[in-house]
Amino acid sequence: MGEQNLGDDSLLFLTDENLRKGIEAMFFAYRGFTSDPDRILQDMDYGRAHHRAMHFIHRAPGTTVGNLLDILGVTKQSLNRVLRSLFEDGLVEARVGRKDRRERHLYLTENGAALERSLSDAQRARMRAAYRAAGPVAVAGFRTVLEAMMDIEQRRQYQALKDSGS
Amino acid sequence: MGEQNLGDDSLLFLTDENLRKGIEAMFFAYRGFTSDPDRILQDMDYGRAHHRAMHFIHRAPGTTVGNLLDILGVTKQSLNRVLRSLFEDGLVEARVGRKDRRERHLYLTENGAALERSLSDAQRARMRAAYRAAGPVAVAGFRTVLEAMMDIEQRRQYQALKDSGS
DNA sequence: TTGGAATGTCAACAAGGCTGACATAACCTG
DNA sequence: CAGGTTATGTCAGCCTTGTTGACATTCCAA
Repeated sequence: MGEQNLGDDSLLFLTDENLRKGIEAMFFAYRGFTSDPDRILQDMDYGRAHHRAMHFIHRAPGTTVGNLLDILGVTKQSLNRVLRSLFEDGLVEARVGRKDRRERHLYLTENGAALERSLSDAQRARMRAAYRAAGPVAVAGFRTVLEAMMDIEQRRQYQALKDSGS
Repeated sequence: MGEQNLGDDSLLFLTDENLRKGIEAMFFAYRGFTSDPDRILQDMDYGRAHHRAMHFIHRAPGTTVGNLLDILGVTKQSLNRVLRSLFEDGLVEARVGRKDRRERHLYLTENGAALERSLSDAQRARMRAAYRAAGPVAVAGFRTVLEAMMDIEQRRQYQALKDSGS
């Protein structure tokens, strides 16, 4: 498995040791990444799944249930449980599609937008601090490696969102 | 770290838009990151929690239960459920501490090491492909940003492991 | 008009978190 | 030595969030 069989050390960054560091960095960093919104949500009746749904509804207002299913990669039963509670609490609303009336287009209500904002503010604050500490070159590398780590399908979803910038 | 707050647009990488891209990249990449081991484990009676335990026991053979609790950040009840099944299936063994006989020192058995290796091979293969595609500069930035994203306590854990390289 | 697509819903289950309470053994300190 | 603390294990119960399978409704499109 050890990848360093060259004359020079140009592939030295591919050692198992370095790969392992990357794996552990992902593990610990993801914990930090989710911890702030988790902390905010733990008192309410919501969890990480609600956060994710609201995030992507915020990102792509009017998205359909099916589209959200693709992005989140869960079953419709799982998503539906989450959406139902968001409907009931008036954080998300569904409008019947005009063109195709089977589709439900999802939007955040004012309250939903407010909660989403508070979660996203917390998450962005951490990300901003990390970016600032690391600098622009590191940030570019960060995103490059993450993109390369995605499955093709996930990368497609990511790119589609990425290029629809606000 | 890279603190460039100059007069011009050197802080353009800190826009909300760029932070959002980083957040979404973390989400999609983490899915990819865990998917290969998850796929291997789904047929067995194990899950991601077993993988994590075996990973860190492999990394630090002889580690104690308490130490593992700190690293994984879960409750002892949760960890114990995982460890019990690993003991029963002969993948992990616990040896009573010589100095302090209350402590249990954890080791992978041969079978445990074999399973850990197959999981870690799969995960490393993805990481290696991503590293290779991104290049050494990007990889350095990747790790820098992830480290900056961790909580202090998590970063401490990470550093301690990092510097005990094989 | 009929098949398939988009959605919702019910029921049951599993993994893996959590809390609280209690037990045991071993260490340590006065 | 007694008593308090530490490290670990365990029982019971709960929650979130994922899963499958089955079935109903509505509606588009050929």
